[in-house]
Amino acid sequence: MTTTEPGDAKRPARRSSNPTVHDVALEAGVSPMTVSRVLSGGKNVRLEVQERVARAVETLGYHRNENARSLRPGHRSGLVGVTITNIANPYYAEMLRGVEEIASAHGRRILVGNSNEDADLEKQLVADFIGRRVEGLIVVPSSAGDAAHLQPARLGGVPVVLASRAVGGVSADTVLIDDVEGARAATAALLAEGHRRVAYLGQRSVFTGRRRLEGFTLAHEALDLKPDEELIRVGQQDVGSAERAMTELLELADPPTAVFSANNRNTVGAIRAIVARRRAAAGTGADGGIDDIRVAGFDSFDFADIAPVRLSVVDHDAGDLGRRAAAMLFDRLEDGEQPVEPRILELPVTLRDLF
Amino acid sequence: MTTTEPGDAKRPARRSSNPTVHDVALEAGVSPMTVSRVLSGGKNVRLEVQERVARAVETLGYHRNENARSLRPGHRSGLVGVTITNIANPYYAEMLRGVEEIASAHGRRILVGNSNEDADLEKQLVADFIGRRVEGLIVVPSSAGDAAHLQPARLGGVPVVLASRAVGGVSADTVLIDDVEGARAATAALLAEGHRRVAYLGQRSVFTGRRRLEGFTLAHEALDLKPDEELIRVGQQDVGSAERAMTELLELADPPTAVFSANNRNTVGAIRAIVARRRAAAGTGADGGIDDIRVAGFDSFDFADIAPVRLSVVDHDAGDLGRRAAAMLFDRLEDGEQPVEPRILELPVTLRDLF
DNA sequence: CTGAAAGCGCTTACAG
DNA sequence: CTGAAAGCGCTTACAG
Repeated sequence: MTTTEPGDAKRPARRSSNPTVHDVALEAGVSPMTVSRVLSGGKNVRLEVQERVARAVETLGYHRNENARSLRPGHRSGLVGVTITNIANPYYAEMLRGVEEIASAHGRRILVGNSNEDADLEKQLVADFIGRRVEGLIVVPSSAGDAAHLQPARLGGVPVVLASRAVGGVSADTVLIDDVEGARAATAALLAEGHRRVAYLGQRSVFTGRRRLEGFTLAHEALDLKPDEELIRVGQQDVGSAERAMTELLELADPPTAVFSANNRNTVGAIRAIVARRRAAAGTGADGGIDDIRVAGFDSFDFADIAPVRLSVVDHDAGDLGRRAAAMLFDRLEDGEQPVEPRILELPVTLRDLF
Repeated sequence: MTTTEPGDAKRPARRSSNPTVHDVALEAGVSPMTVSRVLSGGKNVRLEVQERVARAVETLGYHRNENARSLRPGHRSGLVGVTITNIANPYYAEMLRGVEEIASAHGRRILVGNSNEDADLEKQLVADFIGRRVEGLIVVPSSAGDAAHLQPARLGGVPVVLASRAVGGVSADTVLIDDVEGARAATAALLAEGHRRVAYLGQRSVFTGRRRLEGFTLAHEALDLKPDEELIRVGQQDVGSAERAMTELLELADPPTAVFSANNRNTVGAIRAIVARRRAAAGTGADGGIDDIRVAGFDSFDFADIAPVRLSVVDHDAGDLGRRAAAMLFDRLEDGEQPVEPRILELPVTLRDLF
């Protein structure tokens, strides 16, 4: 008996990298085949041998290499790729959790990429994910730039579900929220209260922005009204620019008496502007009706219910959006023969008065 | 010339699965070796051949299989595993974006798992990630349960960085925020204003909760004061329970005149309770000093600056936490010979008055 | 500049 | 119940 360690005939000293089936086999005194069998449930292996292998796995800290495993024909990667325009957005974070929940329940893991609203980056992420053999993709598509990379034909058979936004020209499974109806209902509520100068704070270039502006317009048209173009402000990306836009509106000769904001950044910005104006007016005695100004906004947020204005929000469930998108994907993955036509799902929204 | 397709001697009709180097080689009329060379930059390949291969890649929609690639010795997976107690928490979402940013910059992708504050689930995620040969792990450790699975020895050489929380008994690289100092400074500010009955809303069982309570206590001790045990409320997990705890405090015979809340859920809950109380008192004329109540809380949130109370927040940069944790990890990955001792980084916090 | 051989870690038939 | 052979898709020496 020498001081050499077991297995050093074939392998150079102690390998610092991960142990393999071969190492486990050596340790347990069986063939790699038997180790593999034990790892896959132990069918047709003597109990005593199973235990020996289990002990070797434990001793060596062995973890089966999933990448090698998924290489074999018939095996899948167990991976789903998720691309989001901004993971830090609390709404998408909630959505991501919904996706993760369903993916986990189906035994899959998620690869996550932040596309930063950049179509080129999104394209790279998708290509990389396909290279890693994801079984499917869930994409919150960037609104800027070309979207040819999302064309099902370019994806080499990997199913994709678009979440939150559709993409012109790309026909793929899509989960949306009912932007048009939410915006319509919120605006209609303001009009029903008698407001006739209702401002719009939001987007026009983004998919959801267009749809929400459409709802805003529809509510007016239903009453044979036409929104004043002067009161429509688009392009605010963050709370700061939304606050400036709202301040400008409040300084108009004929200011709005109510505002519909198309997302929560715009809502928060609008409220900040109103509060600032109110504070400025507090000394002078002239408040110009600022105390009565009415706000309705798409999306909810922390604290919405104690906001210092009369506020309604169009609420919708981001987690549900994620769960539905993931469910749609697994539906495709598990149906052998899939219906060819892409499905579009519109999730309902709720208008809530928070006063 | 028959109607058979190219390559159908070896392969059964048209393979519906992904094309391989072999398929590309066939299409381009070269060997798989040459395809591989072109894919890796084209060194030592005639320009004309490079173009032929590029065209074949395009035609076939070929994506190099990264899983197969990473199998070769010397190759790495390009993957980092990230486990978070709750991905939907906006703070961790921001952190995740920081991690993704740095990982991307280093050419890595992230596998993300939600541990749901469950040590067993966390353990499974970590094991699965190691099976997928992640090069490293970033973990926001669950506070409940056993943490043996995070012990570096059990990780088979995969470096781990703990983020936001340390774990007793686990010595690994860790990035924290300066909880003690943040809580101390916030509490000290309240005491300096003359408040002598300062409540604490937070945790005691969670790592950060313990540290923040410690800061709260230190601030008192610095002035030879002792916090009143009756004013210390722990265990509120969400806004609702925090609101109830604060309501109870306000109903005490000798209520607090100020409150330090150890996280943003508790801060929001406290403010809700104060607003509710104020509304209830509005009719009666007796407000019991509710209008002067002072709040200082750990973490910021949307709208904090227009909250209807005198509020200070202990602000800290979640994105930075993520970036630092990732940077620490890549530091380990790139240093051939690593210092053995784990490093602990405490990120600074800022106390901001929002009134 | 190009290719045939070998092997990364695993598992599916196929033999015993 | 157990194992030797072959191959998943790729790339690193090694030959030409």
